[in-house]
Amino acid sequence: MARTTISEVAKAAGVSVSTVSRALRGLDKVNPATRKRVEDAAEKLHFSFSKSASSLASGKTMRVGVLLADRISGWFNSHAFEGVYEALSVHGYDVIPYVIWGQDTLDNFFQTLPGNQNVDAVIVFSFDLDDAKKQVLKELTVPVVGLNTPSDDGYDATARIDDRVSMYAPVRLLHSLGHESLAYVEQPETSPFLSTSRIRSQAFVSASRELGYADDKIMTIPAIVYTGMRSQMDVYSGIAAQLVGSPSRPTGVCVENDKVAVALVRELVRVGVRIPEDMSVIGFDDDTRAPILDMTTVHQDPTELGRAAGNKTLALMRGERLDNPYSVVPTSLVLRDTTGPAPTDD
Amino acid sequence: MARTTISEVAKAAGVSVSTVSRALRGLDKVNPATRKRVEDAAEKLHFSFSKSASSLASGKTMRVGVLLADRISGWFNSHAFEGVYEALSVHGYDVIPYVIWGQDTLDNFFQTLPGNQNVDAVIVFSFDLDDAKKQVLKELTVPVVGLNTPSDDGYDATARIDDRVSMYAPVRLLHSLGHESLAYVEQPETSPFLSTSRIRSQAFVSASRELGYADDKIMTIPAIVYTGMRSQMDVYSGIAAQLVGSPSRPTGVCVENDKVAVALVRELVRVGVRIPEDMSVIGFDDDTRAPILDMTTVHQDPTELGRAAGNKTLALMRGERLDNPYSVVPTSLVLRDTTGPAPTDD
DNA sequence: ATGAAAGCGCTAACAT
DNA sequence: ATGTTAGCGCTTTCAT
Repeated sequence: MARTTISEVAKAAGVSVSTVSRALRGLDKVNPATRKRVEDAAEKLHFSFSKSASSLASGKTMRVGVLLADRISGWFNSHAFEGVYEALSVHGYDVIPYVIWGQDTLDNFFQTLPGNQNVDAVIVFSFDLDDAKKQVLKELTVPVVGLNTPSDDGYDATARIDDRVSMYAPVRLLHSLGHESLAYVEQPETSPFLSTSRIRSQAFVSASRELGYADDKIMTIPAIVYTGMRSQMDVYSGIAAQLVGSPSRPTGVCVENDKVAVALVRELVRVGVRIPEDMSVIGFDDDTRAPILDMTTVHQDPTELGRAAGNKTLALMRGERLDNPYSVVPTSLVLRDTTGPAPTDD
Repeated sequence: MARTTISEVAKAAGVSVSTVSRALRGLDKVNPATRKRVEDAAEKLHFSFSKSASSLASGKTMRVGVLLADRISGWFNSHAFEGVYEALSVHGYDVIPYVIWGQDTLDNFFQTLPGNQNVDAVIVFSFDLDDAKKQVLKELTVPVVGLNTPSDDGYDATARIDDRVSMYAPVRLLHSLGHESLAYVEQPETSPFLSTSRIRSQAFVSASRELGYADDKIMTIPAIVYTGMRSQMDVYSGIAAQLVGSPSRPTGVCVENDKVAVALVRELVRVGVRIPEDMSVIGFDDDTRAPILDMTTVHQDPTELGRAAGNKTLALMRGERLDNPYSVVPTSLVLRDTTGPAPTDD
């Protein structure tokens, strides 16, 4: 199918190129008969618009970029991306992922995308951006919307869950179940740009304090970067060891996300810890893994978040003013079988 | 950051636009001193190329489209997409997903993408395309590569697993474990374009026959489209009922993929079937769910498949001739805890 | 090594 | 309702 241009269609239909343009884009002020002739000619010649040419001439690219702080195959990202796609693709937009692996890809992104209308908008997923980058985003002439960004600052709109509030529910549950010593486990290896890690662990600590836990009853296992040396399993057995061996003997554990929680529960069970009799574990996400282990977790819906972000983006690209640009999607605690009353001392 | 154009940079650097173009693209025949001046000017003005303008002038879009028969959030698709992205993004290509939901999106895709160089290549995931569509693909002037397509026909290159061969391993295992009656479960609700469903179930049947099973010892539970009325759980309890209630009393079950296998195992356990004492179950994929249930399954690596497809695409776009355009990535049977010897009759 | 000029295939006034 | 015209911001011969 050799590239057919609009002028060939015009010739075939016996009209001018502008008429072809109008007819094919469904604009008004085109005689129905003419339109029909044009459409037939286009069909016969297998014509389709060159997006580049349209973009160049119109100034709209019909593309939106999605900035990811982490792999697109992860549960959250793939679903959120899908939500964005659902909202935008039906309106003819291409949705292009840009995965940021490290400082170089970040710099590269900020260098090549911004200036010249290369996208009509950018959506930023769960990013922890420093002020310099935020400044760059602010200076972009296209809408910038955030999805689960740590704050609304610097974004024309955001859709997010409240990580802080969301972490209170599981801590409150553990407290009401009588657990006297708590622990929080961060995802072992994580992207430097991911914002959730930091926020959730901070929220865990403040929630615990507010509920009256002394600092020596609040343990945190941070996201040490295990430098590839150790296998996945070693990582989790290390965490399990810290949990079991800690002088504070935590019996209630919150985990940054279900992926890590599931691996941890399996490891704990392997070394003889009974869940929930000896230890209660609560995840975060309610991803596909959580129900398999009947794990208590905090439910969130990334697809919905993606749709929300996509729709806001759409409105912004149309020049509309949003009456509620910064929206928060609620999460909910899902009670399942990895939580129970604190073990009684013998 | 207002759009800066190449001519503004030219002016600022005191050179012509063509020199700017050469300098910034790292072409040869540019005086180092001149290049430096141009780069400085570009930097100061926050210049970046307009992709649309570059595309239009050069004829290369630096974009490749990925055709998906199903949601991008699924385990296979998200990982395969990631593999493609890894291979192509480092070379400056944008990777754009196109999800095909139904006949209309399919038609729309084939209508808007093809003709005018809107992408430099297209990669097709697990698609069952009719001859007409294949013909359209063939007529595309850009490379078309398949990833887990049912055949190599119509593609300039493909990377895939051999679904047929892959299905033989689990059937052989069940046979060697003494199971005398087998069953195969297709994914309940599936896309009409997904090719794997059909192929795997056919392979299951022929593998079983070759191993000597009579047709009344080979049961297949097809992908009936449960029309939204029933809940997910009802679907699986229906399947479990068919399995348990069948006159052929199958004790060895192969399932189209782990997602379905996991749900099925849980349902079977719920109704009192012991796995693997009463029934052996084998999945397909070895996705994130399989290890959680210690499920025996057929392992495949979609990310690797994606990388392979991406690299072939890259070579093709460069005009290179592949010496091995159609490659098959092996799968492997992973033995875990959902399989065991056939139950002895009492 | 650098510049001039001719498009790439469209859209968007502006005419008519 | 339709045609004319002037770009959009680049790349690419072709000169020099």
